[in-house]
Amino acid sequence: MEEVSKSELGYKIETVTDNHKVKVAEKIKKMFGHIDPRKEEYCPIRDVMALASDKWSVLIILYLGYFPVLRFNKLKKYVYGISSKILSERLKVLEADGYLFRTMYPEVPIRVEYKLTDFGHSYLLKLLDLTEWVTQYSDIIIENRKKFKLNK
Amino acid sequence: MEEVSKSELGYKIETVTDNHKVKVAEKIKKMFGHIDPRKEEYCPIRDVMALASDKWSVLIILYLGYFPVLRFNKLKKYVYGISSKILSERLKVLEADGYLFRTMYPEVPIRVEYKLTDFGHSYLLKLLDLTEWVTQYSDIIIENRKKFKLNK
DNA sequence: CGGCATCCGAGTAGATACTG
DNA sequence: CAGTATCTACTCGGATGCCG
Repeated sequence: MEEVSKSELGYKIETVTDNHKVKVAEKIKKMFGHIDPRKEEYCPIRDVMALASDKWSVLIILYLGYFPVLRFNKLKKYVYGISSKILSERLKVLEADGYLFRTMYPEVPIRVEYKLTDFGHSYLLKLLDLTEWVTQYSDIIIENRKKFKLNK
Repeated sequence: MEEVSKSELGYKIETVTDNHKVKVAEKIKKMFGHIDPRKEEYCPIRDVMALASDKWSVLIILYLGYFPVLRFNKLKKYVYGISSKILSERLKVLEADGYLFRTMYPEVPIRVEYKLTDFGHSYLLKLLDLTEWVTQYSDIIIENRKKFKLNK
């Protein structure tokens, strides 16, 4: 292992050993090493993950992990910038895939509540690890971008 | 905790306790609880993560975790369906953000190699957890989709 | 070989208006 | 309140061709 990445990018991150890398490669092989690139086979990463890891869906799931229950317009406020159209689209997809519940109360005016399923909570655990990593290192990434631009 | 999700969706997933959920909520609060939805503040999830978690980038990073070094056209073969244009775009962004190295050998014909930085390997660890989860439960998600369609 | 330039079509998303 | 409908703008990505 070429020591820490300090020499590489000017900061210190958690060390990833060669042994780690080998294990990671094995896991990846298990995941889709059997997929033949020449045939267009079914691939969960392409089919399933793209949906639940897009910009809006991530924010929706995170806010539903923050607040146990949210109504449509509350959610729209938190996920600022999203339109009604896109929000309802994403919610429908996330509901279909099993990440969240939609409960409608036929009052006047109507009330609709969204909350994560246990399946959604399970997904959130993994997603959160990733977003925490991203948040933790976002300053570094911004720095990297600047340096890269300068070298161009 | 309302027991397992068996009753909920017809299968068993790892249990997420109420205690878990509270801790998760706290983590999320730390991450972006301070962001005011009314102002359009800087948010790492929107700015940084969207880039590295898009469909193509995920596949690129995974394949570079599988094979320590890959040349442009090899990568293009593995990430089947991607065009040269998109691949070089993504590679440039991922290089700029610090996930990977690009090494050019000015031979004839030219040779260019891509490999993950240690920073990229660190990201891959988290990403892999997520993709493994998705792979593990993709059948369930496909099932959920079918059920959902039938109920419409 | 590893791209970039150009063109172009399709899908996506925003704005706005409207409804049960 | 929680959406849907419609229209438009725009981005994304695919195809092709060219070049160092």
